[in-house]
Amino acid sequence: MSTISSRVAMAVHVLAFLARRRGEAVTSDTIAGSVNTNPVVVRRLMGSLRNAGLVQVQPGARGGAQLAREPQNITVLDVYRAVEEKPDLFALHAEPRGDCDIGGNIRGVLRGVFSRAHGAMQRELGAVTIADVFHDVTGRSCCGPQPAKGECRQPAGRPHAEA
Amino acid sequence: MSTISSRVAMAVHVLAFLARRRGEAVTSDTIAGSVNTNPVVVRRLMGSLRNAGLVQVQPGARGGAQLAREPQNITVLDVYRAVEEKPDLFALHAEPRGDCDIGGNIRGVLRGVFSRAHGAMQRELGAVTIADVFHDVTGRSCCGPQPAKGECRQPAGRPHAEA
DNA sequence: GGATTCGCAACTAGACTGGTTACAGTTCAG
DNA sequence: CTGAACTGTAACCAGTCTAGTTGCGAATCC
Repeated sequence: MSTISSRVAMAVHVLAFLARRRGEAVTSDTIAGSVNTNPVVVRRLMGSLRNAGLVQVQPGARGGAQLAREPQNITVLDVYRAVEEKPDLFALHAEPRGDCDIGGNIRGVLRGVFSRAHGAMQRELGAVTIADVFHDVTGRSCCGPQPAKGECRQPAGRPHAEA
Repeated sequence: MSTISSRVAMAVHVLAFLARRRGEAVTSDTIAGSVNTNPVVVRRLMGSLRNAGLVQVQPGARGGAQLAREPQNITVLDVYRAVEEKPDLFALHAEPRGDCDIGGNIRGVLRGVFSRAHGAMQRELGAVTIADVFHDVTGRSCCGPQPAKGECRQPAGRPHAEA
């Protein structure tokens, strides 16, 4: 049942959005509009991304956030680590009781198995960059022509392709 | 923060314990004693493992659970799928708003990325069997000499090696 | 028939998530 | 220098998940 929180998905969305508005300072209000959430939620995310060195944020009037690195130098693994900072993916159960030889070292063994699984997952996330995501989403290269400032809406008529 | 629940860890412990008591029907009370939890928690787990065809459970007096397959034919992936039946590891955020081209297909793209990561993790879990775990925990082969019935406590004096 | 055991429903406390309001601090424009 | 536009953060909330616990009916064996 338990899933990894949607913070990772939201954060990737945020960074892809910032990649699209390269060079501008984008407000949490604007971003929240695209991600369809509350500006405070975006600012909370932005705090984690800032701590991880993925974005720069400027407070005050005309402030906002922008990418701190090239989109091709930010992987989804970076994002995962920035916003989901737990060291272990799998929880272990309580310390086994008694002197049974199963309980004696089961947690050590499981730690190894789970760590390898977590590592394999992270390796896959590390192979995808924000530039990749941007390209797959828009069909455009990440460094292509910038849209006119503020222009985000499509010419209308193109229905969204949803998987 | 969110982790995969300790059900997977507990279930692997349970199956390793059953591997040790091959051929016997072990009660939820006995298992709970080793795993250090409540018998009802064990029975809940056992329900999932039974549905997945990993154990056989007999109700009534002198009942209990035993493995339904050879330990080398049960992988940790089987256990994961049995007790943690969510289809997706990563949660997606709410449907993006507006006609922004980022929001248009971000969820489809993320679904692909996350699905590959989840697949890599499962591949790793599928490479480890209960027999492997049993061997790594006890230092003995899974089909080695059975301990005397009920004997689980060590001669005492051997401190637990804890990773 | 009585003892043993599972299956399951119901309830609990604790944690986490995402949303919301509120407010202090920072920055810029005029 | 004042006001508007921002961020940062604390506080609170409802919803969900987790693991534990109690209680009881049903199955099974002696």
